[in-house]
Amino acid sequence: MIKILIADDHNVLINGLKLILAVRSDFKVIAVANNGAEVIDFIKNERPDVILLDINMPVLNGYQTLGILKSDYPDIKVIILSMLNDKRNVLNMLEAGAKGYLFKDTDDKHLFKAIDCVYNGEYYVSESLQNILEEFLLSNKYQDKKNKHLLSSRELEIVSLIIEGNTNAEIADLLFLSTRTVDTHRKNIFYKLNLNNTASLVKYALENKAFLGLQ
Amino acid sequence: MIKILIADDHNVLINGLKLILAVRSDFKVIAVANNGAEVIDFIKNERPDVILLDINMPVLNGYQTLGILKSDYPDIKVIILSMLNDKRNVLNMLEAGAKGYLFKDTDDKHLFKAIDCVYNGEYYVSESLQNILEEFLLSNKYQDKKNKHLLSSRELEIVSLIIEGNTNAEIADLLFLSTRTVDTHRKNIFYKLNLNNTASLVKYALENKAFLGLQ
DNA sequence: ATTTCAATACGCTTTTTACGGTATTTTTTA
DNA sequence: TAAAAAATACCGTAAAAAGCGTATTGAAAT
Repeated sequence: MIKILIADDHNVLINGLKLILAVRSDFKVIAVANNGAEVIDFIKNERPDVILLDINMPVLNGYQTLGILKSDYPDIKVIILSMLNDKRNVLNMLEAGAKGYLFKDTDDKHLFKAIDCVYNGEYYVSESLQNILEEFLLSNKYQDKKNKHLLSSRELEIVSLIIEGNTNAEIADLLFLSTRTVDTHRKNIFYKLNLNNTASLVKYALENKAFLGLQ
Repeated sequence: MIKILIADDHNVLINGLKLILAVRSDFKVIAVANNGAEVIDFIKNERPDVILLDINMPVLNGYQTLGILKSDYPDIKVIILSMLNDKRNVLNMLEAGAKGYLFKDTDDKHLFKAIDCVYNGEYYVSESLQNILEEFLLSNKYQDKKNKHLLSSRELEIVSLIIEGNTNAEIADLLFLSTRTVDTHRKNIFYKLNLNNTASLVKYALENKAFLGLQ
């Protein structure tokens, strides 16, 4: 009996998943959660074998939740259920300790296979993501999964204000800083993320919210 | 018997929805589609009463599909199943002719209710969106649903290049234009969308891809 | 046939961003 | 406790974007 926890803020998806998983008599959905905090709460009492984890959730998102799970409950296998097949996102989650990554084109058969695989200690990702998994397994990140945060909290604060359309002067006002300071932060953010203008920063940030720890 | 078509590129969600809807014996899912083009194809042969439509789909997205449905098959009721509770998005879809808008926090009960409502000619939106529906019903858009495109195709082309991180000079190179022309387009885009800098444009564009006709 | 709109392009000014630094203080971590 | 990282701030210059315009051409709509 494989004990499963589903974490997603989309209730229709949760209910659907429960019905799909019910087909397999050796699967048992022992709980559902609408955000990461509920996941962490639940596993204090009872341990699932596999967690199906959405990335974009309120309160505590999938990336943050995965971080906690990996440090406190390293034996629980996590499969990411994501809307994004963005390469960077897949790598981020694998590096953070996910054992599976399913894209939205997954059908029931592959979902079952993914759960079976990760339960047996193997990795499993959607077919369209196989090359990314291989790249990950060959990389050094596979060995030393040092999930240090790329951006500092101050930098994240500034990124979110940039996203909201604020100029450096406005950000400086809001945070009681000099515009030079905000400028320096912006430079450092670009350097760390290997970007070179505001447009690409906003796009990157919106597509990697969970990973960056935004919102 | 209410005939239902489900259009979503997320197979897990589709399969889940089918199982959920199977509870109601007066519902019949007569088809599923992974994109808008499949929807249009299917209804040439057979007419559903209600379509559950996702916004972000490849090939032909929900907004585009809704446009075609409204002009060619105005009697088919469309319920948007969306991940976004962004106010602007909800209004856009209502203005485009959607009769329902369900956010991801919807449970089975509300899904059933939505289908019953729109089948009987009423509007139905998730509870958290009630005020937006009211605003829509009071607005003039409710009367004259003139869905003229906000941005021209040239402007859309430029928006997508801006999103990709290109400067005006780079865009000018790519499109064989003067930077002055690109600059003018940029200004007109800002004017039309009521925005004032690149960061807010990128955010707006990424959050309104379907509506703008991007990607 | 005339008005409207889209696409093109230019002029000028100001603001903002980008990129190259340096440097001090505080906090964190090894 | 020493070293590293984060947060702060400044200096200067160049590039880019933003905010005012105007104007021509061609296509589309009325």
